[in-house]
Amino acid sequence: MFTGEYRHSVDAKGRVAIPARFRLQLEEGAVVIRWVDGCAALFPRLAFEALAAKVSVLPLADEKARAVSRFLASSAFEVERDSQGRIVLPAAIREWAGLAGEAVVVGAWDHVEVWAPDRWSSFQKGFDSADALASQLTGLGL
Amino acid sequence: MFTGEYRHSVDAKGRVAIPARFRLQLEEGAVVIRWVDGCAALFPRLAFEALAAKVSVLPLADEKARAVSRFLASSAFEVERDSQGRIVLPAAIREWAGLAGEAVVVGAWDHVEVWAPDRWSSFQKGFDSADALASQLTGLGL
DNA sequence: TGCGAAGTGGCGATAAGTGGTGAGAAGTGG
DNA sequence: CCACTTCTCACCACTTATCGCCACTTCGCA
Repeated sequence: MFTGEYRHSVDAKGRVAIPARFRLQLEEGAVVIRWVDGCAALFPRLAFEALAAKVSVLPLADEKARAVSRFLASSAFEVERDSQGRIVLPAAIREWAGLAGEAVVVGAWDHVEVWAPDRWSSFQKGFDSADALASQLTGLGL
Repeated sequence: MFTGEYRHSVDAKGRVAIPARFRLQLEEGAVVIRWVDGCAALFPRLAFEALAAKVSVLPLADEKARAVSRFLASSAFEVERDSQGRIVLPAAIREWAGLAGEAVVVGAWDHVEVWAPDRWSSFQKGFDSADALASQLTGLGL
């Protein structure tokens, strides 16, 4: 399970350090993919294959399904860690997520998300007042 | 499984480099074919034969089926890689997909798609707003 | 305050991608 | 049927990007 928030640099080659606490869970291989809300997601191999199994069987004749399937397939890149524990984010992913210079790496239960700092802080603004979290919780069965 | 997005040049002879990550899966031979939404598709031999098996048995009496069957058969060209890992896209395919100068090569799970850059970027426009991807996904039970 | 682990930056080796040229096969016209 | 032309394919050389490694810095902990 991935949790927590870390700030890391993104160098000119698109390399980002994976927090040490996450590495063990990504040992079997990992896949980065363009993800919702303009971030990048990093899935452990098995979790990604489960996602792919669902998406890759969508009917070819359905235009919307075809588009989603194509978008996700084109988004996914298998990545490997170098000896320093970093991965290289492909250019297409960096562009999608607006990543350059710095990145916020956050745990998201079954996967890891990588955010541009400005996008991450604007997401957090929705929770910055004292009672914001409480009001967001309503209606979620918690 | 084919995933990811790569930009490659198309030279005057119609040659396109196949991304190194795709080559192993195309070792048994490959077939290019005119494909949906104005792109070209590259299938590994086995996947193509599975497709051909489905299409070739469509009923001759059904006009629509006959048209699809004829179109696909006339679209398919067996291709081989040169020693640099490139394939030659037949002129008919290049014309269909509007390919010249540059091409975007994308993975699409069981096959590879080759797109003209302008068509590819207009396809991607459907996903560039913050919640576009999320809303597309929800309709698919994800 | 010293040690070790984690993170950052840079460099060199190697693979991937691009463009061009020449030999051979296929097609065309006399 | 032969000669010529054209196109295709295979090979070669060069450039560019990627990957793996090494060294330095910073942070946390004892």
